[in-house]
Amino acid sequence: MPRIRHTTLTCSPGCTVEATLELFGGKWKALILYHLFEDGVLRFSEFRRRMPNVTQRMLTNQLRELEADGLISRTVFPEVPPRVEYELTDLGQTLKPVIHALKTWGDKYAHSLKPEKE
Amino acid sequence: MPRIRHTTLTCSPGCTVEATLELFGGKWKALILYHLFEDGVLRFSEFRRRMPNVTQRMLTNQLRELEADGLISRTVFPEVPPRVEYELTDLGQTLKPVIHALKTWGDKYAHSLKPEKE
DNA sequence: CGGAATCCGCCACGATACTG
DNA sequence: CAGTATCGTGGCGGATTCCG
Repeated sequence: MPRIRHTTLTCSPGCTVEATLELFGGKWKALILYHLFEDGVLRFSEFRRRMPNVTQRMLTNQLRELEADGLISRTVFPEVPPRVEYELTDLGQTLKPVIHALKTWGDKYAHSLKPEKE
Repeated sequence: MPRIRHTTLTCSPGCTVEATLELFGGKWKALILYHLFEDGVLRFSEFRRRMPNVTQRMLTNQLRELEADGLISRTVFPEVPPRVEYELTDLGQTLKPVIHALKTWGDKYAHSLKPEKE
């Protein structure tokens, strides 16, 4: 994946495409959002199980950024052992069509891509 | 933006979201595609005018990757001075709903984002 | 359990030249 | 006009360790 963060507005108005992309420019953000759309509420450990290849550091990072952007909420339950739940905010919910479009396209055309070059 | 390239499949099947994102993981690819949807056919120099902040190097790069992924076509006219035109392939056209979703969301909600932290 | 802190490699991306 | 070629760098992202 490319680095998308901080794209320092590059285009004349009308190119809000970029702005949107910066939101899940994070390497795993789209995936996080996707799982939240699927499951509604997820704990940290549940994310880890669903995305085994992501390190804790990255997962924490991306979750924090999504939170800072107002797309997800983070609720800490003062228990022992601690429990933290993540869910989509109202703003986050509005991204559903976008993520859905990404997934729909992927399901349909992912296989028709040229073979990767590794 | 994040680096999206080569995300080495991270998720159990059903997460084609990622696969799709790798396509415009490139920092400027979404923008390129967007302009192609707007204008149909574009020359190299026209891209440059529409995206002033992108260096030639990056533009060439991203165009080449999009071509390699089969999303756009590149036509060279054997003239002097040289002319090169880019347009969407049939596969590329199928991305329209996706890019459209990105733009639609951006138009609606870009302003409601938390202020950037720089 | 859900992180925070630290160290570091690597390569995506940019700036600047040069070319057919 | 439409690129290549070369070089340098920031910061993304991984691995590991420690903490309440």
